[in-house]
Amino acid sequence: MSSWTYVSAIREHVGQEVTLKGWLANRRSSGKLHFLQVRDGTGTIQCVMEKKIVGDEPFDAAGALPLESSLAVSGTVREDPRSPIGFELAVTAFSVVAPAGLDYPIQKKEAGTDFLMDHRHLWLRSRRQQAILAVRAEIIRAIRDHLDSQGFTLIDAPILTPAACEGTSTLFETDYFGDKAYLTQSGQLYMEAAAMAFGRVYCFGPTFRAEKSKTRRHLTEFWMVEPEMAFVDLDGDMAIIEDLLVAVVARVLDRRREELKVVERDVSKLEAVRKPFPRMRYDEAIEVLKRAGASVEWGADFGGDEETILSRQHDSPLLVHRYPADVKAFYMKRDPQDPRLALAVDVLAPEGYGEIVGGSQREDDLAVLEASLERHKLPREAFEWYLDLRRYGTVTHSGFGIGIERTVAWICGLPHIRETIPFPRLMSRLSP
RNA sequence: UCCGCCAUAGCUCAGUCGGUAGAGCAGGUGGCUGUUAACCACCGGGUCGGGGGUUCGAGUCCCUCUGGCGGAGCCA
Repeated sequence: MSSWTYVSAIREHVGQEVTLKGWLANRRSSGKLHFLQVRDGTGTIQCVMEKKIVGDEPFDAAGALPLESSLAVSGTVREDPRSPIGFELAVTAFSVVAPAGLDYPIQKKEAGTDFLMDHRHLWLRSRRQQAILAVRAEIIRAIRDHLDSQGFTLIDAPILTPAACEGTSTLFETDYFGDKAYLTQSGQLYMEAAAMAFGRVYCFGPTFRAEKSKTRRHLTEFWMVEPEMAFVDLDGDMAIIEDLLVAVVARVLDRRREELKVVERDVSKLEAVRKPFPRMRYDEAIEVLKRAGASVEWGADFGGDEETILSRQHDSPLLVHRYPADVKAFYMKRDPQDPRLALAVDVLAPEGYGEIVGGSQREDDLAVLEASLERHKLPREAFEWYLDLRRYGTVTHSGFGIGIERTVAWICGLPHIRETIPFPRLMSRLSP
């Protein structure tokens, strides 16, 4: 058998005899011709099989082979203007690795999302799902490359935690040798400790929320990158967020154009993303919303509708900062200019995608933080280690969390977050 | 937890005024030498989500349960 190659490398083998290994994605037949669409993970190529070349028996076997069977196919690579990828394979021989059953559940015609999600393990084979997950992988790689190049150290945060990090969301509880443990909802507090050791750090891992959210923006298990920087204030935090998002968008545009095309993303919307991002104080955002006719009052957090109104007004992500402290977490530092406000920032992605990043400058004063814990009715004992960070050389510091799935949804232009993760966990879905 | 919508063939759906359960795709058989979700002919395929009610008669109307979807709240 000739040498094994991948569809992605096919252009380097024009005129040569090669072997491809993959799955039968589709077949069209025309009498003594078979058009076999063979998918190998790097692409799909049409393999043209002529009866008079391969012989009756192999030809009939290929004609009867169920879709999604695994196979190896050998032939000569030739250019053909009719091919979507510019090349096809003139088959000389083929062999079945393992035939698929005749009842492959996913059809060529469209199906409902719930049905497809029940067969997520097979749905991943589709071109569109592969494109989305390839963009996801590229986004993650871009985030890590960018942070690594900016002097950040990757520090892994624990997933099992003894208590609520923020004391707000509902947590998944699990038994821990007779004690209660919870699945993490944020690695941030641990990153603050690490920032006092390494200066600039980030964690990347899964996050869990037991909220009974049934919306297009929520998962019960999602992935978050959480950078934390010592000696950085809110303005510095916003500049780092901005640079990160610019780097991510540029990377995807540079390396994943094909995939964006598959998901039919209007890339001009992504090309319009550039520094400086618009910045808006919470106070201004309230005014903008009121002028737009929204019924919001100062002091409330924004809902999905408000985020949509604000984000649609800009081409680049919008940084909304200095929220009322009462709607924000206990660890956020008060604005010295206006103690009603927290030095917090939310980043709203354009086109109505809404919040993809949340960040803040952290409270670095021991006494103020102690009072905040009390006001939020949090158990002080569980936070003693966290208070130590303010006892031993406290410094101005800031950080943020970026939601991977929401970022993927925005960059791919998807209406729902559930296709941005290989195996989504929703309130109503724990399998496959 | 609350509000709204949906549930009919393996899949996507239609089903009028309450009157014998339909189509396309998928599957099977045959045909076709350039197909692009190929096409053509023929064939098999139903607990109309469960339960109850109204009616001579319910896929259709009413009640209820279950499941799903979308949104609110909460958040990335």
